[in-house]
Amino acid sequence: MMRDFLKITKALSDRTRVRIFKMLQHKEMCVCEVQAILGMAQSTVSKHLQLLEDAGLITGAKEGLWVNHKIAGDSHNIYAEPIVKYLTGILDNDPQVVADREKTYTTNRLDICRKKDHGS
Amino acid sequence: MMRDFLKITKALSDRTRVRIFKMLQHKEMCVCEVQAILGMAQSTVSKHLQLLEDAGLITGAKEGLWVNHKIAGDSHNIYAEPIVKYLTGILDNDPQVVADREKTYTTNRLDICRKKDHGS
DNA sequence: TACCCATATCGTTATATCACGATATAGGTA
DNA sequence: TACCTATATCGTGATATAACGATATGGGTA
Repeated sequence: MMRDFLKITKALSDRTRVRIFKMLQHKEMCVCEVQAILGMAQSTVSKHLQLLEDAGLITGAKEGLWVNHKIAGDSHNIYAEPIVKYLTGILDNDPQVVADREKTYTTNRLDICRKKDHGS
Repeated sequence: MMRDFLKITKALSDRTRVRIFKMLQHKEMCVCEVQAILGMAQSTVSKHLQLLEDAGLITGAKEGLWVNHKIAGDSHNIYAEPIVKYLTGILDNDPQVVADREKTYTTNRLDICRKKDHGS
């Protein structure tokens, strides 16, 4: 009951996770794509994605080595659906969200993940 | 934008504040009434109420020495209304929420606040 | 005026959360 | 088989949050 509801509000009480959610609205993405857009460590991004998934807001599906994350259509959390729907209609003009969205359009996992030298 | 949205999700990401919100759904209450039901320190309750108010989820109106807190009807936060509406229809069967609600019906501020010896 | 009481604020401590690098895992590929 | 790569988990340090008691504020009342 309360526990499930709190999972959702906690998941959405962090700026980074809201950014991720809004990104996934426009495109399914693997961890390394999200990582590239956020500019954060892989472990950080992975953890955020798991938290969102645990809250029932997104789902991850394996595709080879990748895990494609997307907005949950049919959530295990009964409180998720209305909130997901609400979130899908707001924040689209937030500067950060806009900037992230632009990047999702030009980000290709093949250009980002399949390179040996991510850094440097 | 994002800031206002996060204020709401952060406000609702704490169990105690959700309990307070659900209580105020059934009755306007002053700080000491909420305090009596939660069994927490007055400063703690006051802070929670301020956080909820700052997020635009509730409002406080002075009435003599008391401040009556209630669910915000017309919020300064554009993201509040749909969430307030959603919250009004859920969690009514949560054990904790039920227990709190029962107490709100039998709690009278005159019995609680106007006594010199709250404690002991 | 002086006092009282409900509430707000301050300062502190314990706990939770976020970010990182390092390492483990597990599936694809040569 | 051995290796590579995307993701998950672990351990740690820095910051944020929740709770408390003590104190300040400010409106009512005698």
